[in-house]
Amino acid sequence: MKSIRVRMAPSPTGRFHLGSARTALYNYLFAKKTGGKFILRIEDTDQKRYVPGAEEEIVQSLEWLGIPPDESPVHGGGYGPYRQTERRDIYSKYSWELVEKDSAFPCFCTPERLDAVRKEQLARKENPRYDGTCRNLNPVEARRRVDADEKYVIRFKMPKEGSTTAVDLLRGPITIENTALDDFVLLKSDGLPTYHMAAMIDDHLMEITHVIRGSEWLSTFALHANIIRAFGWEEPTWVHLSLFLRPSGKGKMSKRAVAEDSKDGRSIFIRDLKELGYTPEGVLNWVVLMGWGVAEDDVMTLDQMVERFNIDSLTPSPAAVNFQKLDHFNGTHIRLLTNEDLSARIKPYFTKAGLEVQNETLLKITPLIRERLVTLDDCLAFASFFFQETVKPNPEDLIAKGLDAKQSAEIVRKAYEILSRLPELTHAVTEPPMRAYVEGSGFNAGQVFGILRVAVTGQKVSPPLFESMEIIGREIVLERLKKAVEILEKM
RNA sequence: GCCCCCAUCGUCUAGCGGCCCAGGACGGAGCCCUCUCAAGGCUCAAACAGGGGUUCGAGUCCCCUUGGGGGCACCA
Repeated sequence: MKSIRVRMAPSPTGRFHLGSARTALYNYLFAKKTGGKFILRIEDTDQKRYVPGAEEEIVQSLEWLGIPPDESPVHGGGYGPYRQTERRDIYSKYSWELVEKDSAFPCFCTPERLDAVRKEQLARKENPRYDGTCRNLNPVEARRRVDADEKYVIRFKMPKEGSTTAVDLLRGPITIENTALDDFVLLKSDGLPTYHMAAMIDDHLMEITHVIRGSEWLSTFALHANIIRAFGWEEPTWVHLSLFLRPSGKGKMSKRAVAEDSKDGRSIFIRDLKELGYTPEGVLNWVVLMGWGVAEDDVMTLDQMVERFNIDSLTPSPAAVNFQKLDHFNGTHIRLLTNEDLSARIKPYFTKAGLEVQNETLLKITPLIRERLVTLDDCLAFASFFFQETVKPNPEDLIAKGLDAKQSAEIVRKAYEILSRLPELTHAVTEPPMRAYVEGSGFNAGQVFGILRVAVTGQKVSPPLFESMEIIGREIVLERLKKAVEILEKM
């Protein structure tokens, strides 16, 4: 049996987004599942739309997600080059081969004329298509004009009759009338191929067995099958993935649509997601389930995905992206990380915020905040106070609900008294006397601990009080309590 | 306009003719736990688009309607 080879073939004309990530993931999963190879090929044949840096973003995103290709422009491989502009001679050769076979023809029509024709057709409410001017040119004459350096493209000679049927793995046979297809351009006047041509040639040369791509290609699918058949090559298995819809479900996902439908902190770009504090595990788990379903146990690691993945159980219907679900998976995977791993991942956020963190302290804090994090950068909101010299509690927050400043001051003073008698403030020694105090004070735990929380951490929401005090240390805790009393006394 | 694809809770989905008065997950509601916020546990509400067939039997097969999406470039 032939070994499986799949590919992801993005063009470096835009950023690497969720759709790209999922296509890459499914390709990756299928390759790993079957012991095949996952190839990354850069389709940079459109020089006008070329975006510098786009290729780096693609490679880095795959790397970050943990689904790197086996072969690519940077990883190498035996089927290179993997950048189409570095393969330009190949395409010209094959295009002319098709001309020889009478399946393609050189066309000398100018873009201006074609444009005019299209407008006329549209005005007459006809379907815009190539009018066939050069289709039946005498081959000898055509060759002469090419040799005379006249500008030309090569077009596919689509059969005028009959229909083309090609099979999509998820949808079954799809038949399109040939009259509905056009004489598509295969080779552009700049000598570079269009996607239609380049992808088919490269897939053949790189021995791609399964083409797993977005369903925006479904409409030109028959053209692609025609090209392959004209060459007499073996067709790959076609798998057209479902499309991603904007969160509202009304229309295709795009940067703008997502911005309109969701709150801030959302992005469809993988690199942004990384910056926003999402984990590769969370993103992968989220993305893998849009277009594929498991009966239960939907929290999965990459290895489990590989194990359970089944290419023909993919869904053909479009899927609206749901960022709340991303948050859920991200939080879930954060909770699955070891303390060491999570510590290492959140450390950069503190550093970036200008806080100096000691690994040892961070390792003690991590278990306190892990189940509170949705994104990694949430660590700042929950744990910055551990690393700050002083905290600045909002005076209002130092007064517990139902109490006044005087009562609150009394509580902090009492706490200071109790805690200052203890040699060290470990959780085990601080909680019992504080609980005892609450018992006899007439105040409730929520009020007392609430005030102390604000006094010690400077914020109303924080990790558990006693554990936090232990990490902050006796000296600073007492100092902060004293400060709180001063604030309350001035109110 | 033409061509193509799709159709189960608000969303992602399980279901491949009887196991389904439809299961899971997110989100929502409620309760429990609780020093805040989370996490966790339990419970609830929530769907087979409509109409025709086929069949002893249809969410599952076929057709139509409707709805949604995509494509119609010397872009991918």
